[in-house]
Amino acid sequence: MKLIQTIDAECCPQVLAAPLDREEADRLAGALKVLADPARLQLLSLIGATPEGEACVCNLVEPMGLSQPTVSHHLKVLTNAGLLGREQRGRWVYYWVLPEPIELLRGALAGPIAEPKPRRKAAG
Amino acid sequence: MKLIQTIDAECCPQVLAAPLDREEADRLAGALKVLADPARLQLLSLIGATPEGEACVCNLVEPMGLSQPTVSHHLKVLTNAGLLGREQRGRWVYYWVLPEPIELLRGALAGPIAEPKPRRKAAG
DNA sequence: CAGTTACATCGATGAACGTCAATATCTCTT
DNA sequence: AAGAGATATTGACGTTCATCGATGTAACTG
Repeated sequence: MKLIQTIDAECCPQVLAAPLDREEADRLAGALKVLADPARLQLLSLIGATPEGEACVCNLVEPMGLSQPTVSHHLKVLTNAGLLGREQRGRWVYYWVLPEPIELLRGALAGPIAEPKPRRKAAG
Repeated sequence: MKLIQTIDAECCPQVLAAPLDREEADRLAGALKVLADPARLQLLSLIGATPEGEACVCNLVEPMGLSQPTVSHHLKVLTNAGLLGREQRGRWVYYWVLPEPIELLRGALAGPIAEPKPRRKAAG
């Protein structure tokens, strides 16, 4: 299965609200796969933690401990998914975190209402 | 990287709150990988959407359109991660959704406070 | 106890993907 | 225009993993 191109409302129905068909499940899984990689999570956290809210590739390669092409690859995946903004300034390229798609994914994991259904072995 | 065994508080620091080190990123990515699969998402939604809040394997194989061993494999991954409860009753094995670990993952994707940092090219 | 049903495990296979070295592209400098 | 620096792309390689058929295991039935 290929990584999804863009994380938008289309790919983020609530998992526990109603049965997903195979196509919906494919889209949501693709969106989650973008996040389900340690290098990409670390990139998001590094960029999000900068005082300026952005970082250029040259500031990311060393703390990541990965080769420059690999960092570039992950930045592209995150950007294609809509998780990062990108702007070239002179020789440098800056990336920053776009919070909206992450919020959409959070919404997909939200519980339906509360706990309307009986549940066995629920702790407590 | 291997699939994580249990989704607990240990593996779910907020991504955008502070820079993750490689170990934290590995754990969180492992937890997200459990969800980042269409078959597992569909299983969660199917089980969660039953009136009883639970389902036996025999009621899942056909709607999933996958072989029984494959369904069994995914149920094991979800159960090991703590996302499903499991109980054998006679010849049948029932599974139900445990909401807590999903909430932990949602928390990891939550924004730090709101938008304290300057952000370029923010739509609007 | 032999047969049947429900589920789990094993072993094999193919596809997806994370990684790197080499190279290309683009920008600024001199 | 030639060189240097920053980033992107390409191609190759190894690992992970989703999937299946075959088989194992456990519970009920006759």
